[in-house]
Amino acid sequence: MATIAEQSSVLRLATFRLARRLRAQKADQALSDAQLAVLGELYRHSSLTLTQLADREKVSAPSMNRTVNCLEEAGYLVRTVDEVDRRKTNLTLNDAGRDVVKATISQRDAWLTNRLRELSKDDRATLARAAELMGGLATQ
Amino acid sequence: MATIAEQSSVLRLATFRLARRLRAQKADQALSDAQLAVLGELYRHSSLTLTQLADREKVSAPSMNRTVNCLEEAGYLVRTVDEVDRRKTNLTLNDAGRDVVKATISQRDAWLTNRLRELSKDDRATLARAAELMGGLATQ
DNA sequence: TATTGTTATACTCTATAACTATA
DNA sequence: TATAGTTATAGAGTATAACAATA
Repeated sequence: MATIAEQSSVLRLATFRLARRLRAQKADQALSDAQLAVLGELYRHSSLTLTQLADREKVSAPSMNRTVNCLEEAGYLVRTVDEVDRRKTNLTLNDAGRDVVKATISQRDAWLTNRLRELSKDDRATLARAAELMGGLATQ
Repeated sequence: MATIAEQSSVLRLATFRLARRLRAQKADQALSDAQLAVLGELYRHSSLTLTQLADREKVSAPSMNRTVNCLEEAGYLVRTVDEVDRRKTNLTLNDAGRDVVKATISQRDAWLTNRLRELSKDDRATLARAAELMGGLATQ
C-alpha cells in the first residue's frame, strides 16, 4: 500500500501529463493557451470588461490588453464602449470566436471520450469520481 | 448516470484546474514553467545535450538555447564540452539546480499531500487508481 | 481623486534563417 | 556534406510605470 506522499507524487505526474495532452488539442493551432483561456471566459460569460478578464486570468491589465488586441485582430472578438460608463469597453465573442471555442471543446472532449470508451465501466466510474475530488482539491 | 462525453468534460476541467494549482507551487517563483521543465529533465537524466533537451521538450534548438542560457546565468546548471564529440555541450545541474528541483517537488507534493490527508481512505484510493488510469490515457 | 483602459518599456519564450565549429 | 550549437531577428506573453479619459 502506497503512502499518501507516494500517492501525491503519482497523482501530480499524471495530472501534468494528461493536462499537457489535452492542451495540445485545439481547433486553431495558432491560438496560444492564454488566448484560448480568454476566449473560454468570454464564451461562458458572453461579455466582460478588460479589468474583469485580467482579474479572472490573474494577469495584469496591460498584459490582458495585449492578448485582447491579438484576438481582435484575429477576428474572434469585438470591443464596444459601455454606454453607461464610457471608461469601460465590453468584450464579446463574434461568430468566429464562439465557433473556435466550441470546436476546441469538442475536439478535447472527443479525444478524451475516445480514450474513456476503451476503459471498463468501473474504470470510467473511478475517473468520474476522481474528477469530482480533483475539482474539490483545486478550489481549496 | 452521466454519459461518457459528460464524464470527459468534467475530467478535462478538473485536470486543468488541478494542474494549474500545482504549477503555481514552486521553490523559486522567478522560475518559469519552461525553465522548471528543463531542470526536471536534467534532474532525471543527469546529463543531456542541447538537442536532446529541445527534442524532449518539443521546442526548437534556439529556444532551448535561450532557456539554458537563463538557467546558466541563474546558477542552476553548467555547460561542459563533450570530449569525444567537441560539437556537443553536456548540460548538468549543479548543487543549486538539484536543490531547487528537489524543493519544488517537495513543495508540490506537500501541498497535495495536505489536501489528500483531508480525504477519506476510500477517496484517496479512488484518486490513486485514477492517477494510474490518467497516466495510461496520457501516453496513448 | 479614483478607476478604466492604454501606451511605453523591458524581459522571457517561441519560431525560422543563417552562421560557426566540428565530424 | 551533415550535425551541434549559436546568433540574428521577429512576434507573443508577462510585468511595472506612466498616461488619458471618464466617473
